[in-house]
Amino acid sequence: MTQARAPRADAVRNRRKILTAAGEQITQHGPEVGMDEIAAAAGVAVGTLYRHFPTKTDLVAAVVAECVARVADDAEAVLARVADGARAADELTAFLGRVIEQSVTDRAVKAAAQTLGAEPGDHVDEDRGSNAVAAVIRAGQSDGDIHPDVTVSDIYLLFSTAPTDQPPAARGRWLALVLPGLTTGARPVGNRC
Amino acid sequence: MTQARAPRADAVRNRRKILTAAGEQITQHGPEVGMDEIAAAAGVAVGTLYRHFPTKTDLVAAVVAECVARVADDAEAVLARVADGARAADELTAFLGRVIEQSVTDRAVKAAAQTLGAEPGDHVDEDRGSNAVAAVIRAGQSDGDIHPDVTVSDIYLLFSTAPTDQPPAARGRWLALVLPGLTTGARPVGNRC
Amino acid sequence: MTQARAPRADAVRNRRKILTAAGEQITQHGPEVGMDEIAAAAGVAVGTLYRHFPTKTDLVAAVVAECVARVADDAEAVLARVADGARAADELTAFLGRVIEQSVTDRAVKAAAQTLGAEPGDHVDEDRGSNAVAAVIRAGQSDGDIHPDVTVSDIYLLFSTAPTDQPPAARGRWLALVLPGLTTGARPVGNRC
Amino acid sequence: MTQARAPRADAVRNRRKILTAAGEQITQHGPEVGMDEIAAAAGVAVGTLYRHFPTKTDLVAAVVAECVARVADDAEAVLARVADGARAADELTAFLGRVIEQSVTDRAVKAAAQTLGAEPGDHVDEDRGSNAVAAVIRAGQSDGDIHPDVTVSDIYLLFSTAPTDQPPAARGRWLALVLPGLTTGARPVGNRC
DNA sequence: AATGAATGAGCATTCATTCAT
DNA sequence: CATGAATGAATGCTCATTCAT
Repeated sequence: MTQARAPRADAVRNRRKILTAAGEQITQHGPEVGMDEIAAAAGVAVGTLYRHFPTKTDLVAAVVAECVARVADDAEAVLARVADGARAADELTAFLGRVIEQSVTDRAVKAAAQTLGAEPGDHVDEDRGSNAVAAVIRAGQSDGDIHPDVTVSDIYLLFSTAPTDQPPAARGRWLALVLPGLTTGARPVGNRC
Repeated sequence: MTQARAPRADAVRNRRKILTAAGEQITQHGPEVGMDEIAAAAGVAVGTLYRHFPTKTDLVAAVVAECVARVADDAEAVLARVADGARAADELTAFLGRVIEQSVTDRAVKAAAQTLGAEPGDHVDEDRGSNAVAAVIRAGQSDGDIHPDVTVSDIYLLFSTAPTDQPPAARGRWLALVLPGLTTGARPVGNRC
Repeated sequence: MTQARAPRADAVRNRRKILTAAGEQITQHGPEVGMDEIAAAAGVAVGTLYRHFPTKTDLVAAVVAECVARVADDAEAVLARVADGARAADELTAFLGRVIEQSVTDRAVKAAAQTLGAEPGDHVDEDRGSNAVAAVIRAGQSDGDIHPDVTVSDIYLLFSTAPTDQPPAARGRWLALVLPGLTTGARPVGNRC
Repeated sequence: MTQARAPRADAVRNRRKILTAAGEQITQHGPEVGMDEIAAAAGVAVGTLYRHFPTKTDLVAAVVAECVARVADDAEAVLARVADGARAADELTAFLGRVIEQSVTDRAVKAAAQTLGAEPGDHVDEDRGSNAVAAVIRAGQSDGDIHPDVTVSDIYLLFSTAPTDQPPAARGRWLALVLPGLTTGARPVGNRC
């Protein structure tokens, strides 16, 4: 298990440029941007792009994977704060809100993932996130703030249905509508809209 | 001289075949199905398809309009039952569930509508549905079963975010998670998943 | 050889409407107007149009034939005036100018004829025109005003190359440039442009 | 760092093949030849054709530009000979004849240019030609062989109306008819036809 | 390993023409 | 006879992907 044949310093740099550019392009113009456009935005030729990602689907999957990693980081930070004494239910709520806001930017990415049936390449980051969220949920349930039957799947389910393409007011209202299903706290009153 | 002078019985039949086929094709293969494919599925030539719908966007708009009309019919039926003494909150819940199930079929249609920026031609059916749902909500609020701040927009917001592409179990769970945001009743326990 | 089965009064009317409409449409929008458009302009259905002219080429040919007939009428009027004592060279010059101006309107028609390789159906009118022009030329040659080697073909050749799509100034200048090739008179000086 | 960094020897070759093929196809079948047909004639795929000329209009414009360049070259050669002592009026006449003959090949190209509203990209070649012709005209006028009011526009006007679609005999006759409008020399007698 | 030219199936749309009503 | 719905080949153009340089 030596490393995979190291010194492609520029190849690594290219991969980064491509992923960044792909994220931006897809976010801005939707998943139907051409590969040529992404390549141009990354400052490489299409050929190079295809060397790194043999298929458009693969590229999109990689972009999606990055999202997942970012969310996992957030989830682990949440868990750390909860371990430090923060209230789990509050943190989870805030987390939910944050992820939704992030998805707004990445809406097209989500669409892309669906459209192309992109599968996240490796599940490492997904698992990191899941484990952290699970721990937070357990903490909230111990506090009596989160319904005992709530699971990580529920959180994912809500993520995947967040109204990312709606105006901020609608997103806020949606969170208010959905929260009572998770927490035992008093129902917040009609967040605008 | 009242009729629109139309002995084109077969033209009407074709229009129906096209709308049906378009709904099916879009549902099954997403909004990027070719017009040729839709035409083939409808058993007509492309030209015929274009005679009835001058643009792909128009076709999709028509398909969407049908969905809306169906939902509006359902909403009015609900209202009728409520007027007949049925419990508004229960009816609303069932209605929500039914629409979600229906959307499963029409998920791609919804996507298509968004993708192509299709505008529903006339808003008559949309308004029919809205009015009926509003009346049902008011009834539920009088009963004390529906939260006083719930509006028709909330219902639409939930429709538009329903997990139509998830397995049935997930859809059921989603409904369970979302209901407490609408109704005052006891929270139902974890519908599987 | 009785007549061809007479009483289609409305059929005759339709034929006229179609020819007129076709002329207008082709003139205004060029020869690539659709048959549907022509039919609509004529106030009939395409089917009717096709009953009268089995092919688009045929329609165009008929429109062209009408042009030819108009020119032939003009030529015969010219001949009549010459027989009445008018100066043949002057009349011919004016005739040339008139036909060119007329072609301006019918430019698209000319293009259509070329594009579709339309053949004038019967040559009756063509011959009428030719005979009249020939007689006028002979008269002018007797006067010594028209070069002895000028023929009807020359006139046709010039017709067919008139700059119908140029501004009036250019058309005038063209006539001035071309006239010395026909007449023996003093060369007119640079008609603008 | 002077060159445009271009080792695409084959791309250049393809561009040439495409231009040649396009010229031929348009000449033979008119401007409505399909892009596919042109591509096939050039021995490349449509995509390649579109890489070189993003639009049919662009292709046609390029083909037309080549014509213009060829004529400009001819005009400059004429001017050179005149400067060397050749008789300007004779050279101009011969030039006119040559261009007409060349236009025979490019007749459809001209039509195509009109049809598609193709604009010659840069006017460099057009100006080269104009300047050379203007100088030749001036020389002929000094000799007293060309009418003093003749301008470059006149030459262009005649070019644009040359009977390129007529048989050779007609083209010769046309030249004979038109020449007296330009030159002061004795009128040539009826060149056949 | 990077480049970018080439490929070609695919797409939405048009239109002359046919034929059932 | 007229109508207009149906046909389907054709068109200009796009874009994921391959491959010679």
